[in-house]
Amino acid sequence: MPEPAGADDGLLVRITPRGADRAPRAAEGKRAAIARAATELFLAQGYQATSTEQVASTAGVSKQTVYNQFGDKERLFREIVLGVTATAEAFADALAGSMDDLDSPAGLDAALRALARRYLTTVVSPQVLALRRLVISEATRFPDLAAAYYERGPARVLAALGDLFADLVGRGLLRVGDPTRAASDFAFLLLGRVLDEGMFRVAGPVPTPAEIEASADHAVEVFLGR
Amino acid sequence: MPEPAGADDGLLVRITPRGADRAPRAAEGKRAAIARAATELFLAQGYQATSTEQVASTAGVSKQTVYNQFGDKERLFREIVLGVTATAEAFADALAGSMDDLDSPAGLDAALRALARRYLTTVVSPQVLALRRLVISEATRFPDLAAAYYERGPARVLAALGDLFADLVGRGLLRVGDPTRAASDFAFLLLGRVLDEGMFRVAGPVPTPAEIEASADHAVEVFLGR
DNA sequence: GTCTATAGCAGGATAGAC
DNA sequence: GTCTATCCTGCTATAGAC
Repeated sequence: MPEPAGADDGLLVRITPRGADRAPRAAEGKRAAIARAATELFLAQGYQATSTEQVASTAGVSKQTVYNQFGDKERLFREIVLGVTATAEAFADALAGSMDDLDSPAGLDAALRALARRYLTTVVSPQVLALRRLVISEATRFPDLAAAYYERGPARVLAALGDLFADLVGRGLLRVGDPTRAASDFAFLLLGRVLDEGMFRVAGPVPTPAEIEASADHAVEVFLGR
Repeated sequence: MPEPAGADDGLLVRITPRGADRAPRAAEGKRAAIARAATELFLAQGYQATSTEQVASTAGVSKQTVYNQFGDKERLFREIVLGVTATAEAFADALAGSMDDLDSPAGLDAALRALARRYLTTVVSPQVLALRRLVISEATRFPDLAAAYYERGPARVLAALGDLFADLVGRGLLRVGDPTRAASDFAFLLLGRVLDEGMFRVAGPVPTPAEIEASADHAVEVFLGR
């Protein structure tokens, strides 16, 4: 049976491999459309303020299809939140290998500044801040989900940074006592203020590249001992 | 008319001045009881999960009395949140005057460590973390309230710390370029990690005094340049 | 001013036709 | 598997007796 004419909910249909035997195209497309709609709505409005009916109509399906695909609202929410943390994993991997080609202590300063800019730019994005707010909002109701998010997201990135610092220490490029603690110091010197403000100033202005550069340079300067 | 026997909701009645003509004692007592119950329930469960009926029964009054006293649920919530920030004001004032008797640079290190311990102890308390979580949870629904909380709470304390640092610089006890930025650096070096973890690990273990002391000492050490 | 009772409504979840 | 129609619970807010 062909798609009804006039429907423009087929954006993600191409993800489905051609000619797959199980999981017909239409089903995968609808599941993906529901996930996209739910992600958008949860991030913008929160868990409670988003109704399953709203998710269904935004995705262009009926409410019952949402329940068929995801069971109930809570499972839909969990799948959305943990799905988004996959991007944090990719970011942590990118950080970990970002100084492989550094071979002299002289280049450390510039390399750290570049890393700081990337790190800060990622964290201050409205999407990341909205996700943090969303998870914190439901931390009382779903404590295990909040803990899982923290492990896969912020803690994973911090650990990658700690590994990177330990590697730099081993290669004689950086001198710190405890690389793990140094990573934490560096991260919050860099991110603490914007993360704090970002939680309370909803839809506030995103820092300009110039502001990000200045903040990153300042954090590196303080971290390396003024 | 005397208080009914067996009622133990009169804890805050003494706040009412004796013999006040307007605002009879009973009314003030009930209003305070409602405020206490609402504070407790909002902090523990959040805004949406707390019903006005629950507030009424916890306070020992009827639902209608809650509406008579506070108008509606939203106004009750706003009054609770902004009321709690009064304690932040007191804390900021205490910080500001905490180094008035310091007169030699040699004592700076110890004085900063003491300040750091008090600051950290206050911020990691379950009440403060719960309040942060509560305000962030409703930041999308009540953006102006979240901004007001931030101004009266965290930002006010940061500003007081900046003033203190500026004063220390003026008296030749501390050398930093920009006292405001230095205050921010110091604060997030000290608080960043526990604040971040505290948002996601609900009902997690409160740091012991020994852990707080170690964190405070470390932050001061890094801040003063290792 | 306070209580009991209730209106009015929204949202999660399901039943049954196709 | 999907859609339409519906049930039922729980919540905010109000009306009316005292």
